[in-house]
Amino acid sequence: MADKKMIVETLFDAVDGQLAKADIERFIEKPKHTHLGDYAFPCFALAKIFRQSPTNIAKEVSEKMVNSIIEKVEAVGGYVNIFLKQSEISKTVLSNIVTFRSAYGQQEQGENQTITIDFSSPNIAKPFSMGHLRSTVIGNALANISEKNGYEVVRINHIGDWGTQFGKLIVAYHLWGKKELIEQSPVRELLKIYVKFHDEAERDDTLNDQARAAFKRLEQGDDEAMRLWHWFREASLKEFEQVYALLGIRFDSYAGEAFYNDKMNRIVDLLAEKELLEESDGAMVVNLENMPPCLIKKTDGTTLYATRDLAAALYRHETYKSEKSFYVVGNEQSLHFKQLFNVLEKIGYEWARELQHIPFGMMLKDGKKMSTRKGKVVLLAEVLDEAIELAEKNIEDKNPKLQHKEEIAKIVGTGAVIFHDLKNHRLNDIDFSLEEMLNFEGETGPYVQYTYARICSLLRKGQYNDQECKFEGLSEEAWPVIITLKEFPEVVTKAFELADPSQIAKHLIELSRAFNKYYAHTRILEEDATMQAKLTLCSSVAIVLKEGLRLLGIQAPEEM
RNA sequence: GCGCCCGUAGCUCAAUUGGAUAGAGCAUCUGACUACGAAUCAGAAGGUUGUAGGUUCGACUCCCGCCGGGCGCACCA
Repeated sequence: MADKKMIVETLFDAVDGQLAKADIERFIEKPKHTHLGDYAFPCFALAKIFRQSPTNIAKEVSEKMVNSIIEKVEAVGGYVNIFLKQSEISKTVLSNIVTFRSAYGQQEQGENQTITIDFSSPNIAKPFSMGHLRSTVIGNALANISEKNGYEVVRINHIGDWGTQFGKLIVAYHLWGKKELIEQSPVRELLKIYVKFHDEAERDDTLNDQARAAFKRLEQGDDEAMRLWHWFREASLKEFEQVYALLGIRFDSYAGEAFYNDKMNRIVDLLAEKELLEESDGAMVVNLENMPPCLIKKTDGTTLYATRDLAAALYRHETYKSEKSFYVVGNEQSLHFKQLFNVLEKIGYEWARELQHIPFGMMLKDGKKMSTRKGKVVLLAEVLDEAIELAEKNIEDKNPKLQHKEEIAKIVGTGAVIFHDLKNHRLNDIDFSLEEMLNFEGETGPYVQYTYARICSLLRKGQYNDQECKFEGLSEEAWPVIITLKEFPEVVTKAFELADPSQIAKHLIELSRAFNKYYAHTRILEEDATMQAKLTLCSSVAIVLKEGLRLLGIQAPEEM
């Protein structure tokens, strides 16, 4: 990054200050091909100012470019192509990584600021499906990335433990529930009766009325309803915990929807006081401009999702004093969040502008949405099990002498699943394909992990000691690796600004690819003058790969 | 019907936010373990960026019209 600043300065002088430094920085780009240099400056925008052809300008500018970190400058068709002094840059990049280690790329931008991230948020009594995986891993990655950018992060699991669905569940339990079966396998059994409820309700609409009535009893604190609610909740949470443990995810708060049950009156009163609350067909709503009204209370007086989210937003703002809030929730709820934020702004809360919905695409099955109600879901736990099993098989195949096989298989299997979810932009829909998810070759988590493991092996065999790092004498072939290492801090910033973990994932692929290429062409363990420098390079790559994977919520095994 | 999102190689996706010859992986074909881990590397093949126009030095990217797909549109979350 410091080198870019220097380039900006030299360019600024070279164009006689005719262009603001900020603009120069904006124009500078990374050439598409390595033979075109490390930085490029397009001169087209200058053509009007200097009343000359871009080609001429490029030529003149390039002749004036002198800087201690610049090796050479070439003018090619309107571009000023800048080649950095590889030895200088290598030295600064590698020594940076070696001194800061996992803190390499740490940003200060968010210091002394708190950000709450609402993610995962599964529904009680529904299975933890592949759909929930997306919110869980994206949210977790964003939490890590936010911390890397200096923010204090509060991880909130806004459990779906309230609402009419519980009414349905209570009714379904009374009709078909078997205590012993639920105790044995709560989520599966509750799902079964939940699906059955929807089947039956299609024929018999009175079931829905009963469900609403049951939820009303629950909301009023009816003993029996509360007991069932408590039971279902605890049993489900216990199962979810297993998945979180496997994924290595923790939360600071499990305050779900029910938690806000006694905090909603305040917001409803406030809305009434501000005269925002209006009656419509027996329900209470807040009317909004350019979008449908936000429903606050149903005709029977019970609350909705939005009511609880309003209460939650207020509570979080007061409890955590957060500067920003992310809601990692599916694309299909965009309207809900637009309404939510709008209502808060109408109340007059300026902080509502710092609330941000982070939407993501759906997990599809055969091009269609998966539906819990129809029982068409793929269970996350099952997919993870299969991934781990496959990893185990691979280990047995390729590295049978490995110690702690089960442990490593878990790391590799879950790594594959998590990476597969994060490597593409979050807004893309994912058509569920077990085959693709369990692929361990190419642009995958295991590919990155493998690269890491192989480096660890080199460092062991070379008896690398990080007290003796050297930075000189690396060949030209190491350059693409160095450049990629150099970019990591910028990628960390970008990933946060775009709230896009795939930036990290893509960068790790790029780094792995660059290193594997280097590895295939350069003999590293050769007792010569450059071996320590080569091992320092290896170690630096390992540090960045491990840290990058950590940001994504994936572990890096030293052997696999 | 209205609103939001998407359309790039057979498949899954990139493309420095308007820049150079549109790049990767999977699948297919070919080559490389008597060198540090072949979950790897090297190579071949694969494209009128859905389509008609517009904006400008320059468009996969921005604007408009179609075509195709997805999601949402009050008592679910």
